[in-house]
Amino acid sequence: MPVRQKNSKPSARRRTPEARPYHHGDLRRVLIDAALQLAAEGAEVSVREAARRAAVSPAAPFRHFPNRDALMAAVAEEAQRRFRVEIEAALAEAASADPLARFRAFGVAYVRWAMHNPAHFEIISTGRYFAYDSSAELTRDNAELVALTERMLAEAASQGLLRSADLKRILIAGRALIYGFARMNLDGHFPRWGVEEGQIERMAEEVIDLFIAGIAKG
Amino acid sequence: MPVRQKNSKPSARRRTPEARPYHHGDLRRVLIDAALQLAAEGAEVSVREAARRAAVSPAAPFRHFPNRDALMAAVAEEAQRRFRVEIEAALAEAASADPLARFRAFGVAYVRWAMHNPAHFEIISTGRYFAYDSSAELTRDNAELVALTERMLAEAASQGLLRSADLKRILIAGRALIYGFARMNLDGHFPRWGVEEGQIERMAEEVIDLFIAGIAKG
DNA sequence: TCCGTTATGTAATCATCGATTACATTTCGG
DNA sequence: CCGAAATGTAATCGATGATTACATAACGGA
Repeated sequence: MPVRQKNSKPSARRRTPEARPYHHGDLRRVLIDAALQLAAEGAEVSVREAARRAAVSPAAPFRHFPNRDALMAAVAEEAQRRFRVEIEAALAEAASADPLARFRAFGVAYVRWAMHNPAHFEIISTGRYFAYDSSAELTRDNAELVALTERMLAEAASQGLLRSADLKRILIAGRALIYGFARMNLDGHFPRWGVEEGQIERMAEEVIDLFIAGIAKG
Repeated sequence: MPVRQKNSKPSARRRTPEARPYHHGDLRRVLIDAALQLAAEGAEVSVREAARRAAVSPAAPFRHFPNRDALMAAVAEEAQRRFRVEIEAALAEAASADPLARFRAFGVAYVRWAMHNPAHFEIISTGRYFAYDSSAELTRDNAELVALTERMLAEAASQGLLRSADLKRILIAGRALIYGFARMNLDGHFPRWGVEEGQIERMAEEVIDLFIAGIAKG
């Protein structure tokens, strides 16, 4: 139980560093971070536990989120943002490569992040919190990633690298392959390949290469 | 609230049809069915609601399942059994076709069942209840489906239908593709293609055909 | 047939959780 | 300086998973 500091005057204008003010600095942000951390620890995210970690009453979070789903949507938004940042960083390194090599780099980075942030990836990918605020950054960031792969494949097509011209089908298959590979690993459908040792990433590379070989000309 | 029939003697040896006996016929079975139905209705499965539907006290289920996860594992087992039955029925119809055509039929049946039984597929696929009883029929049925696809691909290879000899990689990619396609649909990552109209199945066929074309020789 | 053991169901109770309501405190703009 | 708005708290509700003590029925041997 947190010790309430009552020794300083409650109405002190300048709060001394050790006195906790009645109002939290940015509770909303702290709650999201706490929830992200909870998920990362493998615990299931409860509003109360997030409040506990923020040293705040169980009802306080509801001043910032109408309900638990709204908090989870905010968590998903932040996770999706981080996901996108990492993917784009990986693609920036491969910026000069040909479109199919970039697609490969995309897929590997995708799987890599998912395996290193399984709970966050789960929150993003189940789509349970997509619906809550359809105009959110969450949707935008996700759409941007999809558009990214779409552009790579379109570029590959325009350079005559692809056998088939049916981009829509190729895009869907590619997304399904990468998504499925990541989720099957997280859902325990594959042997527990080492994450740290990079075995999963190597396997991801091989699978993506197989796919690319299947759609590439020649 | 269910009306307790107290008019018949409590100790009647032959229970009249309208008198409910103290002991349920096969509560375990009824609870599993109730849970399956709850999931199918889109509701979240709670032990209490299952008990309610079985017209039994909230504590009764715990005589048959040590905890909620054990009930869910039993539900998963039944769902997996039904899944396997349907897949094998679909494959029986295509028994005379060549291996790659059978693989295609497998994938389409897979997606079809997943789209028609989204909640049951979710329970099976998340793997949250796989761990509970690792020796269960659940694991066996799932392994059998994997072995099925493995055999089809091996046969295709032995008939010289495949470009690459790396069966392991092809198997993983194929599974990831089909699993990913099904899950992405259920998770809302694709437009809501009509289920009844067969649009998803048609799309599944196209995607699987793309994959087959990628691994097939010539 | 009787009786005791075991299987199965009930009642009562607990802790946890999401959520709401009334109230308290702080902040901030006019 | 003051009142409204923002933000936090206390108390409480209903639902849920789970446990414990107890009640009842089923079953099998003497």
